[in-house]
Amino acid sequence: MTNYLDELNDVQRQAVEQTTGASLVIAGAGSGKTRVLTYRIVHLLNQGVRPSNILSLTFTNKAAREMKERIASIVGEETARYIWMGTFHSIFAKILRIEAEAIGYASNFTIYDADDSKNLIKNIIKEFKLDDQAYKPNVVFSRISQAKNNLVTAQAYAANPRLVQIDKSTKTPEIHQIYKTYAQRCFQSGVMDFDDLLLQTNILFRNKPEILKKYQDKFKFILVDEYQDTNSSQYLIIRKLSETNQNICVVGDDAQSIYSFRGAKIENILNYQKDYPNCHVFKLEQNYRSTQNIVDAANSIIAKNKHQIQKHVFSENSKGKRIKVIQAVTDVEEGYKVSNDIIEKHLGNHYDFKDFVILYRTNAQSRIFEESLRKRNIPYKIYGGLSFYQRKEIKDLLAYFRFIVNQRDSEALKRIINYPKRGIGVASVGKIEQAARMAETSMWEVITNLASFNLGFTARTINPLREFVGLILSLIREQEQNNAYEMASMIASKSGILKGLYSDTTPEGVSRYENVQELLNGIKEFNSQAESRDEIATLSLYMEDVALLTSDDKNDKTDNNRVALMTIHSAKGLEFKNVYIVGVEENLFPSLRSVGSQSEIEEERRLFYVAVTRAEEHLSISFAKSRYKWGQLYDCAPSRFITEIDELYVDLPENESFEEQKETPSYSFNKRPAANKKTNLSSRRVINTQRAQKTNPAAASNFTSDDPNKLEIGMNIEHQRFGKGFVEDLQGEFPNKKATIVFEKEGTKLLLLKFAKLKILKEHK
DNA sequence: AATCAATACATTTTT
DNA sequence: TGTATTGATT
Repeated sequence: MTNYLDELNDVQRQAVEQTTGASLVIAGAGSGKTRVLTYRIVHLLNQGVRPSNILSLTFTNKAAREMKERIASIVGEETARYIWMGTFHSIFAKILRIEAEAIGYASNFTIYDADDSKNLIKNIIKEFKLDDQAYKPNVVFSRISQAKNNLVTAQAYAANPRLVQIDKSTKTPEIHQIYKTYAQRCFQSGVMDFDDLLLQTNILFRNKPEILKKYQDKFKFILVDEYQDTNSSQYLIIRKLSETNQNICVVGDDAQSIYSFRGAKIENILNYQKDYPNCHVFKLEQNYRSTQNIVDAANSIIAKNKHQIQKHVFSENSKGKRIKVIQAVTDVEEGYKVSNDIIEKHLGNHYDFKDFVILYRTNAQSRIFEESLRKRNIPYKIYGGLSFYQRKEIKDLLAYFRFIVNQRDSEALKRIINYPKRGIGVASVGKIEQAARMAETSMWEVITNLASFNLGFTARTINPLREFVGLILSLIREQEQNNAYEMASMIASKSGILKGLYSDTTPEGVSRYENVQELLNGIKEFNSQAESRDEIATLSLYMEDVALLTSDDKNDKTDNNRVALMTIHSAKGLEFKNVYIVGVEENLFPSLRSVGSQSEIEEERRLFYVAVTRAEEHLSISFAKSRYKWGQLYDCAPSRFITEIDELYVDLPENESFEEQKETPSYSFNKRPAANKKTNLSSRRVINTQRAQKTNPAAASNFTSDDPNKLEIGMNIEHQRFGKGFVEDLQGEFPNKKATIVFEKEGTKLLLLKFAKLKILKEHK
């Protein structure tokens, strides 16, 4: 056994050794929090605590997996296996499956992701014939989600005057009805959404004291990571579970609370000492990750926030370089400059590509960096974004899996009933759905008993339906003798999905086919892992986890020496030698939606703090003075956050006046005249000359050559002459193919229109 | 019912 | 920029 206690500083060691009672570990950025958590669990095990009596909750699956691996490397796989370690969602999904009956669910419930939920809500809105201008599925969904996270059920919602009043004032008084119907439908479908996993756990614990007691006794030691980002629902689960033993250790940093949009309550950590008056408090203040300059700069930023637990994070590492601020004229130039800088450091300082990360506020910003990195042949990997499991082809296949596991899952059924195309159109599906609703049964009941429902279908509809039912029934039967992988590949081929994708030879089609193969490979691995433990892994077992996985949970065996691109949110907990925070502009970071409210600005500032503290050695911050977004060019001003850093730690570009912006952040967005769609040309319309000709003859006559490679295009944006563009990269044959078009103004490349569609060339000399 | 083109619409962050 | 939806056509 290693002398792991020697690897800890005084406070860390105290936090590890204080295993009983309530503990609060305030862990500054880079202060070795994961190490403390890991060793604390190891310490518990060394003291003879059984692994199955330890519950350790993390924020992501990845964090759980990594911690488990570290623990396994110290105490051995056999012991580590039995620790209950995972995200709130995955742990309580597991418990809910075990106890499903107690709250009227079947244990094979499937899980709706946000898209499924929104679809269902959209249908309900339509069904109720509500004004879809007032009732946006997104908004309704987030109201319901908020309610659930605050443990407000549909009944409680309708009975709550405050909530009803809010809905009245936003002209959406029927939300409580939608909520009620939504909850009913989910229940009837044998389905839970993300928030249900926590809400239903609370309901379970409230309604079934004997079950609560069972878990209170079981989980003698509870550890919670990232406590500052827990919501009320999670908070109450923890509270209840720890009631008997009171051995609860939470770790977090109020300065890094960045998930309030998801219902996280920073108060949970701020009030911990009130909740557990006898708790021990440990403050980890020494940062081992970053240079002094970076730590000091980060401190000077977070000092601007009012509400926080006092602490002094310091570093004894080398002093380090000052923060570099990179300014660019356009977003494209920003991409150029950042990749140049990466190349320079890679060649000059011999950093590996994996030592770099580009951090942005929104996923939409990734594209431009992707392009500039690709042009320079820099290997990169985008994390997050459109998750693997959110891709259409993956969701389609998973919908089959879900439906095989749970035939009441109506969102899954609707996805697959006519995919691949088998001649069952929306009209028929609508009839089936309505019949199911009238009979208060599932759509599956209806299509398996077509004779008892008079839907007026002709053979043209009945036959494909019969075939579909036959397919599903045979697959359900196959489940008994086949493991997850065998089932999955059987489904992929028997359904015709694989064939359909294989015959699609477009680049997109090829990539879809590959994605499906990758999913199948993942399942194969899932199976062989289970086999190595002498278990048989069924499809339904696989489905228990998959809904809760995100793309970076899927292990990637490709070359990992790549520059990382991700949002700041997903960078939490990570560290890199060289960090680029990009797009640090007013209205982007801090985001436009947050600039009005003090508390939201503070959250953005914490987000900036998180970004800064990812850096070990070099930190660069960049902004562009103009940016192309939503198909339009906007002027941008550098973010207030840049000037908030104490100037001791930053090198500002000389020719930029930051003082001016300090007083009046430029909101040039609104100054521009609203675009008139009839006469002005957005980027896309300019290129479609056929259309341009109709709406704006002047634009069409701007085409000056019939040689596509020398094509010059003039462009107007909002009445302003924007400059000349030329075709840089033409893909496929002309006309009707796609091209990259570059616009220049006074010699600088201003804007790149990728894959614009060139239709009809109207030449004009 | 399927297909295609036009257009409407949305962009904060994620388990 | 890209996806979802609508509408027209076959």
